[in-house]
Amino acid sequence: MEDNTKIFKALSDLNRLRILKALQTKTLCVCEIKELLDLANSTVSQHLKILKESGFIMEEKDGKWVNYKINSQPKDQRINSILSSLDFWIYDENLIIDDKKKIKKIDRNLICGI
Amino acid sequence: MEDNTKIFKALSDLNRLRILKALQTKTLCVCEIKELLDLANSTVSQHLKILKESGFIMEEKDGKWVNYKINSQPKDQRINSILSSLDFWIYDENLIIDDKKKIKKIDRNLICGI
DNA sequence: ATTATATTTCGCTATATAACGAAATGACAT
DNA sequence: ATGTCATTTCGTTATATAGCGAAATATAAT
Repeated sequence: MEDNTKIFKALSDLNRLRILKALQTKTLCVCEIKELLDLANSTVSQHLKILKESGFIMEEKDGKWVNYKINSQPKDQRINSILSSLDFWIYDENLIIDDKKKIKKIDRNLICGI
Repeated sequence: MEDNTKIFKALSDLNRLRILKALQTKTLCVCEIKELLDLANSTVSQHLKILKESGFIMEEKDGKWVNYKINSQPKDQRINSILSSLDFWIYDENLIIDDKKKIKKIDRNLICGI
């Protein structure tokens, strides 16, 4: 039996909610998310691990990049419910609205590895 | 704007999930819940405060007792969704199944104030 | 092979949370 | 008003979590 609290713990951190909402707009790599949230790479990587292991997101290797995206086939029906109406479960607070604007301007080739 | 993480934080602790599921069966006071979870009164009181302030439960004063019950009119639609299909959102893990058996035997007048 | 870049893992620190017991509060009964 | 019992608040401690930078790993390019 999976830990009953696991999926709620995954959603208990604002930065992870921001990541989920950002991934709703488009697939992102670690350093793009680092840029968006202004956190260390290692911190972003940890958050992504938690979201992945709880079933909210999936990764796709692409050469040296690792692309993260919303999990399209979650096994857990609760996650399916949340992901399919993410705007109901996670409000578009100001920070998240700003993130959406920022995402459009982020170009992986410009910001990563400078 | 309410804190986006608040309702998920409230659900991030197994003892609080046990309380919610127990209240599904019947209204309970602090010392009944204390007996069920085997925690200190003060700890139970803290958990109830968190569940109340996030909107999941409500209290009803009855003399020296304070009865806690599932919130029948939650303002937050997310809470409404969760409460109206609580068995979907919170699995009946062994501990919770045992709790349900225990609840039936708990008599406030026998266990409180000995 | 070596270098460069993206990511992850590791060790550490700071903050948040859960738990307790003791003291304070509220409500009824005497 | 005093005592009793249920509950809450407070102060403290232990554990969990978020954050960082440095080191390790993985892949691509030279």
